Formats: sequence, structure tokens, C-alpha cells
Amino acid sequence: MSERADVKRQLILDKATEVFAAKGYRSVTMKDIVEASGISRGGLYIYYDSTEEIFLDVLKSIDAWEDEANKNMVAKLKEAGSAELLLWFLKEQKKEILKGKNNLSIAMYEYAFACRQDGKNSGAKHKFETAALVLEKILARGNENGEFDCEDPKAVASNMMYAIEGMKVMAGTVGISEKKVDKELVYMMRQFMEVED
Amino acid sequence: MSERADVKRQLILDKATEVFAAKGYRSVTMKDIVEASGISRGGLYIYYDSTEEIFLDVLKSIDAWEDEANKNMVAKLKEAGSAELLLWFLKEQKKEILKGKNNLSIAMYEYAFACRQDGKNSGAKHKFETAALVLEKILARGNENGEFDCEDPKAVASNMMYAIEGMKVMAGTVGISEKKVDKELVYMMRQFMEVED
Amino acid sequence: MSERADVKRQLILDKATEVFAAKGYRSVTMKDIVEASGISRGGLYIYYDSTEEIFLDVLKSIDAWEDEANKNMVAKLKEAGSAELLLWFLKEQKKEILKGKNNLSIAMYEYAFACRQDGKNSGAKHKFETAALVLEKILARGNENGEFDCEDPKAVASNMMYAIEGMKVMAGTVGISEKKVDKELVYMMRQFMEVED
Amino acid sequence: MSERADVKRQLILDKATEVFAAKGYRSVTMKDIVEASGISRGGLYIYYDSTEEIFLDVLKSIDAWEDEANKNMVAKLKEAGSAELLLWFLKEQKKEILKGKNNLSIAMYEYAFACRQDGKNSGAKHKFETAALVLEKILARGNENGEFDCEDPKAVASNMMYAIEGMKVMAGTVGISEKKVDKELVYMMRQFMEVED
DNA sequence: AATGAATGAGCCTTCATTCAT
DNA sequence: TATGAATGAAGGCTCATTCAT
Repeated sequence: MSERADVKRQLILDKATEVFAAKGYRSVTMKDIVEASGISRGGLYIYYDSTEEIFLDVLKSIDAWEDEANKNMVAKLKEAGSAELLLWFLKEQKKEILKGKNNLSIAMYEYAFACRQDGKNSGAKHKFETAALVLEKILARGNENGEFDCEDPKAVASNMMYAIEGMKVMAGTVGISEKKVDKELVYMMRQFMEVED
Repeated sequence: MSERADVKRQLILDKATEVFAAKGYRSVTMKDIVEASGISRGGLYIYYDSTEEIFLDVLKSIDAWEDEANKNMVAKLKEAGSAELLLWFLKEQKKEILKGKNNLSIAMYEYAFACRQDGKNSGAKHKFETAALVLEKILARGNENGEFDCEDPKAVASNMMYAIEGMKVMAGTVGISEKKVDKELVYMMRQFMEVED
Repeated sequence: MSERADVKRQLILDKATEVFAAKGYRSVTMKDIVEASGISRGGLYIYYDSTEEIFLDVLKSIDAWEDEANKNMVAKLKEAGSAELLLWFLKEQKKEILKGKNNLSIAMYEYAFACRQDGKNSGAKHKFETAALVLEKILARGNENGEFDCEDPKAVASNMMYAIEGMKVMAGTVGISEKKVDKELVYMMRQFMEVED
Repeated sequence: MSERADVKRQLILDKATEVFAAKGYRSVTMKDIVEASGISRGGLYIYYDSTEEIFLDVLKSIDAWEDEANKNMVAKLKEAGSAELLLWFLKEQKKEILKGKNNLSIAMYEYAFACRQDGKNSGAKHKFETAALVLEKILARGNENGEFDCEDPKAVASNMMYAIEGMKVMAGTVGISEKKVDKELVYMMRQFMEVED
């Protein structure tokens, strides 16, 4: 029953995602996931051999989801207004920032840090670069159709993503208010478009 | 006695700092620090009861050092040129970013994340805000004396610090090239001053 | 039904025999046998409840085969020459010795040792004594018809079997060369008959 | 405190020897040895990392003892009578055989079998060959001084050792009576000397 | 103060055995 | 019957922490 197994794996992934969001990467034990997912110790080992394997699968499923979202956004570049797309993009980023102490950023950084020597791919780089690229395309398109005035979309996108990354991390650790996030986003938008307060 | 003890504590702190920079916060064990500092298991417990206690002391010593540096910088605001001070400030930040996979940022985030519920103060917030404040003062002063053209120093400083924070984290995990850092810093400076390539 | 079941049991026994020969007794797990026999975990339990039960059945099937062989040999005592029978007997023993690291001797000893307290019959004693008895009969018959000159066939048979047992064990563990085995067998035969080199 | 450690190691070895003699090699767990030696789980790991390491140390200590005994015996070859030495040698072998179900032979064979592929040295071969060599020297010396009449000491020694090995294994598994052992030993001695019943 | 051996709690992993399908 | 997922007991190992010296 491959389907049955998939359902189980999905259940494990869902619960594990919560655990990683709540505890980070390193301090998560198989026991934590066993308890969160409500299956037995041995049962978990049928599907996954280590927390790392589970974490990588969590990342993969998130990646899949994000790639899909990014693809959709790029597809809409021609039809939709750039400002509209930008707002949607930033809203997503904001949502992720504000998940704050319950998002996966810290876990991802812990993991990336833990295996920085092993040449393992943590996905963090890909995630960052993909988002930057999407943002760059939105800006470039907005330039073309006159919605934005942005000399160097690549540079602006890169800078914005670093700042957003910084906010994610701060949010995940010491916290950040929604108002503060809005302020930052508006500040950044003003560099290439008019924003009312 | 007390002096002797201080010497010992300092030795432990120095070695522990290296360990935390290399391994992050969570995966550091007392054994790691025992081995790094070359004193005995029992000996270490005379001075510190846990890795957390040691880590907090590491943070404290760094804080002290940075507060000193910041105070110096503020003191120089009147005498020195703002551009000069800014360059010095950014050079320090760049240095920290480029320490990359061997800086304490990840450890600090891990710690801040680990104790985000306990209301313990991780120092990360203070560090961030202090740096932002110094930067803001530099910008404001530069505005006053015509070196910079920066409408909202507070907003600019905040944004820059988030981007710098983002770079620190990326540097500590997936890596970042010096060229890239320079590019970002130059981009940010251009918002309020002229920078040659 | 019953026949079908017998076929299955035989399949299991065959594969299990290989497993025990390769891994000994104690370190064989149900999983090993499941994998070797290609049936399911649950399926195996329909036929056998433990590795011990399987092993005992393996022993039984070997015993049955050997008893048959021994019976044949005794039956031929009158018709065939004693020297000829002896050679056949020793050739069989030699074959078993040289199976070396893939024979069941070690597994049998492990099993016998494991249940030496429980009063369970490991079959090892029976196997040894039966072989000794057959050998004794061959020697006695050879004495009668003048082929051998052996004062005490019982003692000789017993001694030979211990030495053969010793060789089996050495073969199964540290290894033994065919030349060495031949030398030993020839040496033993010379005690009661003439053997050319 | 190297001495302190040695005492502890010796205690562990002594208790572990009993455990291996009683349970063989494979089924011995660290827990068994922990319980037998009365120290804590973690404490045992200070001295040994695995049952294999302990077992190898057990073998080493036995080897050392036997090498000493063998050396003594060879040293006495000139002074003492060969028959006397032979009796002493066989008495030792008999003693070992009759330890029966509590000797280390089975454990040694289990170990040798377990690591027959890895090229690890189990010591079983060395033990066997050393004993055979000593026996051969005793026989040769007895030949020289007329106490024995033994054409080929090497062959006789080898054959005897295999038979003795066979008895050890049988004794360790299915058991053997002292009377039976005596009978076998006397039978073997008669091949080269006169023995009264 | 200093040492490092000793302790035991806790996590990892495997495996015999059961059970729903 | 047959399957293989699921369970939980048991053993391996590490590490924070204590304690005799």
C-alpha cells in the first residue's frame, strides 16, 4: 500500500514540521517526533532513519510548495500589474516573517550551519536566490511598464531579500512587531515607487 | 585567589568562544569546552555550572567590548568626519560578516531561539539596537554637516542593519563572497551619499 | 493445503539452513530468514514461532538425511569391502570439514551451548555418537575379514571422531587446508591399516 | 592513577571472563558485564568500548598466562622427565576440558566464527598451534631419551591436539565425563608409551 | 582548588512479535 | 493463508553532573 505509506509519511512530515518550527533543528530528537506524530518509536524508523532525513523531507516539501508559488507568480508577470504582484510577494514574505518564533528559518539556519562543512545542500541558498530572482523579475517588469522606477532591479532585489532575511531571523529569535515589519517594507518600496502611508 | 580565578575564567571564556563560534550553541557540550580549555571536568564546574552560563558570559564579554567601541564612536562624532566614521562602522560590520562560518551569530540565534519563551535575555536584541542607534547617529550627524543626504536616518539605519543581519546569517551558513558584501554595502551607501565604484 | 504448506516449510528450511551455516545460530534473526526465504514476516510466523524452532527443524532434517546415510552404510557392511566403506565414510567427513566456514557445526555448537542448561536436546550428541558407532562397526567388520588390524574398534572410532570433530571446529573458525585434513586422516588410518602416501 | 585504572580493568576482565565462559561470545551484552562487574554503564565505557574489546582483552590475558606456562614447560625439557612433563601437559588439557560448560572455548569459537571474514585474529589458531608445538617438543625429547617411542612427533602431536580440541567442544556443549576423557587420553598415550590402566 | 573516575538519565536503534487487512 | 505496518522491550552509547581523593 504505497498510498497508505504516503499518508503516514505526510502525517509525520506535518507533525515534524511543527516540531522543527518550535524547537529548531539540533535539539529535535526522534522521540520528539514520535510523540508529536503519535506513532511508535519503531514505527517511525520504518519511514525515516534520522531527524536529518525527516528535516530534509520537510525542506523538500516546502521547496516544492514555494517553487510552485514562484512559478505561478512568474507566469502572471505579463497579465497582472507589477505593483499587484509585488504586494502579493511582500505579503507572503511578511506572513513568513510574522510566523516569527514558529517558523522554520532558525531550524534551517541551524541545519545549514550544522552541515556547512559536509557540502550537504541545506536548501537555504536556493530558497534565498529563488526569491531574489522572482523579486528581480517583478521589478524589471515594473520598470518596463512604467509602474516602477528602479535603475538596478538586481541590486534592489538582493538588498531587499537580505533585509527580509534579517527580519525573519530577528522575528524568529527576539521577535518583531507587525508595525515594524510594515515600516521596513514600505521604506524599501519607496526606493522605486510611490507608497502612501 | 580571586585574581587567579579571573585568569582561569578568562582562559575558559576565550576557548569557549572559539568553540561556540565553531559549533554553534546547542551542540556544544561541557566536554567540548573541557577539551578546548585543557582543564578538568570537575575544574570547569567550579567556575561554571552549564554551557548556558558560559555562553552568557561569552556574550557579556563581547557586549562589553562592543559597548566600548560604540561609546568611542559616538565620542568621535563631533571631531571626526561622518563619512570616515561610517566607513569605520561598516568595515567592522563587514569584518564580522566575513568571519562567516566562524562567527558567533548562529550561536547567538540558536541561543535566542532556544530561550525565546523563557524570557531570558539573549543580548541579540540589545546588540542589534545598539548598532542601529550608532549608525543612526552617524547618519544624522552627516546630515547636519552636509556630508550625507538622508531624509530619515532612523529608517535608513534600521533597514541597513536588517540587511547586514541578513548577510551575517547567510555568511554563517551558506557563505557569501567579499565582493557580494561590498556590493551590498555600496548599494546601501548610495542611498544617502555618492560612492565611486 | 497441507502439501502446499510442506512445500513452504521446505523452502524456509532450505534457505534457513544457508543462513545458519553462514551466520551461526545466535546472530540469526527472524528478519534474516524472512529476507533469505523471500516470504513475509507474518507469513513466516505461520510456520515457525522462533529462530530456535526453525533451527531445530533444520537439525531434524539433517539428522533424517544422515540416519538414512548411516543405515545404508551399515546395510552395505556385509557386501562391500570394509576399506571401501571406510574411505567413503571418511570422504563424507572430509567433505563436511572442508565446507569449513560454511558448515553448520558452529551453529550447532552455539545452539548446544545456548541450551546446555535447559536440558534441550541439541542433536549434537546424537550426531556424534551415531557417526562413532558406524565407524566402529566398519572397523569391527574390517577386523573380522582381515582388512584391518585394530584391537579396540570402539576406542579407535571414538578417538577418530573426536579428532574429526576438532578439525570441523577449526575449519569452521580459523580454517584448515585440505592437505592438512588428508594428513590427519591418513595418520589415523595407519593405526589399523596400511596406507600409501 | 594508572594503577587504580589497572585494578579496575582487572576487575572487569575477571568478571567478564566469567560472563563469557557462561554465555559464550555473541549473547553477551555490555549490560551483562555491567551487572557482573558491579559498575555503572557509563563507567564501563571508560575502560572498554564494546564487548569485543573486552573479549579481546580477556583472550590476551589468557594468552599471556598460557605463553608463560608453555615457556616454563619448554624450559624444563632438559631437567625433567618427558613422561612427567607429558602428564603435566595432559593434566592441564584435561582440566580445561572438564571445565566443560564453563570454559571459554565456545566463546572463542563463536568469536573466531563471527570475525572469520574480517581478517581479525581470534587467537584460536595461535593457541592451538602453540599447544601442539609444546606437545611435539615433549614427544621429541622423550624420543631422544628413550622414554617414548614415537616415529613422527609432529603428526602425533597434531592428531592429539585435534582430538583434545574435539573433546573441549563436546565438553562445552553436550558434556563429557571425566572417565571418558581419561580413556581418550590413555588411548592416545599408548601410541608411543606404555600406560597401565 | 583541581582532578578525572563514576554515575545514571536519556536518546538512538534493532528486533521479536502482533495485528488489521 | 499471507502481508507488512506497527509496537514496545532491550541493548548501545553519550553526556551532564557528582564525588572521593
